[in-house]
Amino acid sequence: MPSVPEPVRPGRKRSESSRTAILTAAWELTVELGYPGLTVEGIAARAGTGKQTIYRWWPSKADVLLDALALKADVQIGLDDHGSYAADLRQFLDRSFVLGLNPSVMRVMRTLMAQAQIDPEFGACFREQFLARRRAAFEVLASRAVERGDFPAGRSPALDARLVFGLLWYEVLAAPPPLDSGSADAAPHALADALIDLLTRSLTPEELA
Amino acid sequence: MPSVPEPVRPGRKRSESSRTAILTAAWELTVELGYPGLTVEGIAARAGTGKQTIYRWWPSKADVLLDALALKADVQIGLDDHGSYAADLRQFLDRSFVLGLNPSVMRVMRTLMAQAQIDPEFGACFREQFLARRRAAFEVLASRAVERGDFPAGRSPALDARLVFGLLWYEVLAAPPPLDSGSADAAPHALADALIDLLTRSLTPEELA
Amino acid sequence: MPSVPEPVRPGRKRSESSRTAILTAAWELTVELGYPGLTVEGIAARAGTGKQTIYRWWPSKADVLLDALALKADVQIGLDDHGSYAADLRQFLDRSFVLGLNPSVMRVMRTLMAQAQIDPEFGACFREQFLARRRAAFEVLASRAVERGDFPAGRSPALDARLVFGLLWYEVLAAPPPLDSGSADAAPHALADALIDLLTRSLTPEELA
Amino acid sequence: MPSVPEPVRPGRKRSESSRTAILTAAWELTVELGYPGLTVEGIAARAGTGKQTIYRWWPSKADVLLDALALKADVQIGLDDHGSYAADLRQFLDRSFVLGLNPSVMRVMRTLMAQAQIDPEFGACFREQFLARRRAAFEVLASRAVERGDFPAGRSPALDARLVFGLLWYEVLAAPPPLDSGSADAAPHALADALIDLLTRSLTPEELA
DNA sequence: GCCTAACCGAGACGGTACGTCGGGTCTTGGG
DNA sequence: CCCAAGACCCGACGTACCGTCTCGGTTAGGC
Repeated sequence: MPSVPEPVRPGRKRSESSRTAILTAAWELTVELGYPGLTVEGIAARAGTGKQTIYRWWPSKADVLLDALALKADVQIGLDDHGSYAADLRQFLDRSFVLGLNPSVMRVMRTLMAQAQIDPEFGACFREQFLARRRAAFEVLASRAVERGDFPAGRSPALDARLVFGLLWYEVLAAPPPLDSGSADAAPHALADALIDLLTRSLTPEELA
Repeated sequence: MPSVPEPVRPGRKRSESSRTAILTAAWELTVELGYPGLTVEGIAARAGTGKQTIYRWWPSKADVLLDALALKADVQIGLDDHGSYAADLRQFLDRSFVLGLNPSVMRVMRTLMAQAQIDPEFGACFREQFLARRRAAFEVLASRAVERGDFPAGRSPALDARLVFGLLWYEVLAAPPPLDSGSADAAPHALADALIDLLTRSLTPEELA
Repeated sequence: MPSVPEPVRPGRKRSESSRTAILTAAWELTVELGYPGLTVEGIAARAGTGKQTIYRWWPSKADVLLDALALKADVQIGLDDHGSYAADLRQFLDRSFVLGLNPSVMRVMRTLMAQAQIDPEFGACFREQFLARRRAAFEVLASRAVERGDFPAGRSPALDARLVFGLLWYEVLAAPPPLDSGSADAAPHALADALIDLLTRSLTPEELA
Repeated sequence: MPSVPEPVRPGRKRSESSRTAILTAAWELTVELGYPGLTVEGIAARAGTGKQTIYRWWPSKADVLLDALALKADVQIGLDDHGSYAADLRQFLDRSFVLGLNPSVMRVMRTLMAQAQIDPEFGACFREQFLARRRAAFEVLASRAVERGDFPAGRSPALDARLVFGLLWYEVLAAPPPLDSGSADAAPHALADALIDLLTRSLTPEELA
C-alpha cells in the first residue's frame, strides 16, 4: 500500500471531538424537535462549536443527520446464512423492523427520506449511501438463494427487493408517527410472516410441475 | 337535511379567481423550483394576491399543494369490474403508474409525502385525504375479489394493499428524480406484471389441495 | 400646493414609533459602547424591532446615526444678527464649541466623520446633509458682514470658513477622547477668542491706509 | 554602551521579508479597496504569510497601516531655515499639501484618522506617533520665528498650529474623495497663500503702534 | 340606498434562521 | 523560537420568509 491518500497537508487537523459532538447534537435535536426544529445554529449551540465548522464539512444539515445515523445506529444488518431463503428473509425483515420501528431511528429515517425528496443534491447522496447499501445487502441474500437453488423460479430478485423495501418504507412513511411510547409491535411481525409466506410459498406450483 | 351548511354569512364572498390562481401558482412553483422554492410570498406574488388571502384559507403551503393536486390531476382512478382480481389489479396498477410517473405529478406527490413526514399536522391531513382514499379504492377491488371468490386463500387484502402501495411509493421515492424528459416507462409495467403474477398465481397451490 | 409628494401608496404605513426607537437606541449604543459596539442587531434588540426594519429605511448604520443626531441634538445654531462680524463669529464659535464638546455629541460626531472617510457612500451623504449645512450657516454670517461692510478687506469668506471649521474639527478629532467627566472647558473658549481676534483685527491695516 | 538592546534571544529571528511584505500588502489593499476591504486575512494572503505573524507583531491592522505609511512615504518634511516665518510657513504648507493631496497617501491618512476616532487604543498611538510629531515639527518653525523676532506679537504659536493643521485636515477630511486622477491642485495652494498672508500680515498694526 | 361585515391587494412589522465573512486563538509540521 | 497553513469558536453581517398586523378599497346581502 504505497499510495498515501492524504498527502500530509499542513495546518491544524480536523477535530474528532467536534465531529462527534455535532453528530450527536443533530441526532438529539431531530428526535426531540423534529426536522423543522433542527437548525444549524441549534446544532452548533448544543455541540459547542461554530457554525462554520458544520458548513466546512457537510453540505447540508440532512447530510449531518445521515452521518449521525451511521454513527448512532449501526445500520449493518447481519447476513448470516440460515440455510434457506425463508430463514434469511425472516432475519432480514425482523431486524429491519426492529431497527426501523425504534421511534428515534424511525423519526430520523422518515426525515432523511423526506429530505431526499425535497433536496435533489441530498437525494442522490441518500440513495447512494443508504438505499443502495440496503439493497446490496438484500442482494446477498437473494443471490445466495439462487446459488442454493431455493429461490423461487419464475421470479426475479429485483421484484422481491422492491416488495420487501416497499413494505418496510410504506409502513414507516404511511403510518401515523408513534405518539410517544412503543406502540403495537405485533402487527409488523405478522406482516413479515405473511410476506415471507408469499415470497417463498409461491415457488410450489413450479415444483409441483 | 334542511339545514344549510353555510349559514348565509353576510359580507363579500370568497373570490374563486383568487383561489384557483393560488392553486395554479403553487403547482407551477413546485414543479419549476421544487419545494424549497415554494414560498407563500412567491405564491402570492405569482397569483397576484395578498399573503393574508392564503393564510386565511389554508393552514400551510403543503395544504395548498394538496388542494392543487386535487384541482390539477383528477386523482380518481377508475374501478370498473373487469371480472377477475388479476384484471382489476392490472388496471389499478397501470393507471397508478401512468399517473405517478408523470413528472409533474410525481414531483408534487414526492413533495407531499415528504412534507407529511416533516409536519405532523399536515401528515394527518395527507393520510386522511390522500393515502386513506387510495387505500379505500384498493379495498373495493379486494372485497370484490373476495365476494367473487377469486381472492387467494390464506392471504389478507391488507397485505396485498401494502405490497401494492409499497411498490408504487418505493418506486417513486427511491428512484432518482426524472431529469427532464420522460424516461424509461417499460420497467414499471414489467414490475406491475410480475407483481400481479405473484399476487394471483400464489393461490394455485391452495386450489390444488 | 396642488402637488402631492406622496401618491397615497397602498399598504401599511411606516411606524413612527419604530423609527424613533431605532434612532434612540442607535444614539445610546454609540455613546455607551462606541462605534465598534454599535451593531444592527444590537440596535434592533434594544429598539424592539426587526433588523429588516432598519435595513428597509437606512442604507447603513452610520446613516441611522446621522438621523439620530438630527433627532437628538437640534444642530441648528442661531444666526441672530449681533451687529458685527466679530459678535456673530463669537456666537457661532461659542455655540459650536458648546455643542461639539458635549461628550455624547462629540463622540457621535467623531464617529460620523470617521465613517464618512471609510464609507464613500455615507461620506457623500454626510457632506451634503451635515458639513454643507454647517458651511451654509457660516456663509450667512459672512455675507451679512460683507453687506454690512465690516468683512475684512483682502480676504475671502471661503478661507474664514475653512479656518473656523478646521479649528473646530481639529480640536474634536486630534484631541484625546474625554475620559469621563467634563474636562477643561476654558481652553477652547480662549482659542475662540484668539481666532476672532485674528479674523477681525486683521482689517485694521487697510483702514489705516 | 556595551549593553545590547536586544538581549540576544534564542530561536529563529524575525523575518524582515515577511515584515515588508505585510506592510506593502496592507498599503496596497487600503489604496485599492479602502479600509473595509483591508482584512487581516487579506493581508496575510497577499503577503504570503500566516495570520499569526501579523498578530504577533502588531496589535491591530490600523497599526500595520501606520507602519506602512512610515515605510512608504517618508513623512519627514524639511525644516530648513528660510529666513522668515512667512517663508518657513510657505514651505511647510506646500510640502504638506503635496504630500497630503497625493491620492494614495491621502486615502491612507483619512483611514488612519478615521480609525483613530473609532479605536481609542489606536487613537492614542496615532496621536503620539503621527499628530504629535507633525505638531513638534511646526513648533520648530514657530520657535525659530519667536527667536528671530518675526513671530506676530499678541498671538500664540499654539493657535497658529491649530489653524495650520485644522486647515490641512479639514481639506482632507471634508472634501469628497478624489475620483481617480489628480484633481484641481491650484485651489489648495491659493488657500496656503491666503493663510500665510493672514498669519504674517496681522502683525503690522502692532508694529505701527 | 345606504349600512356593515367580510373580503381583497399591498406592504410594513417583529422574528428566526440562513449561509458567509472576518476576527482572534490554537495546533500542526517544518526551518 | 519563528513561520505558513489552516481548523477552531465566535459574533455580526445582510437576506429570505415566516406569520401577523394595519391600511385603503371593493363587494355584496340586509335593513
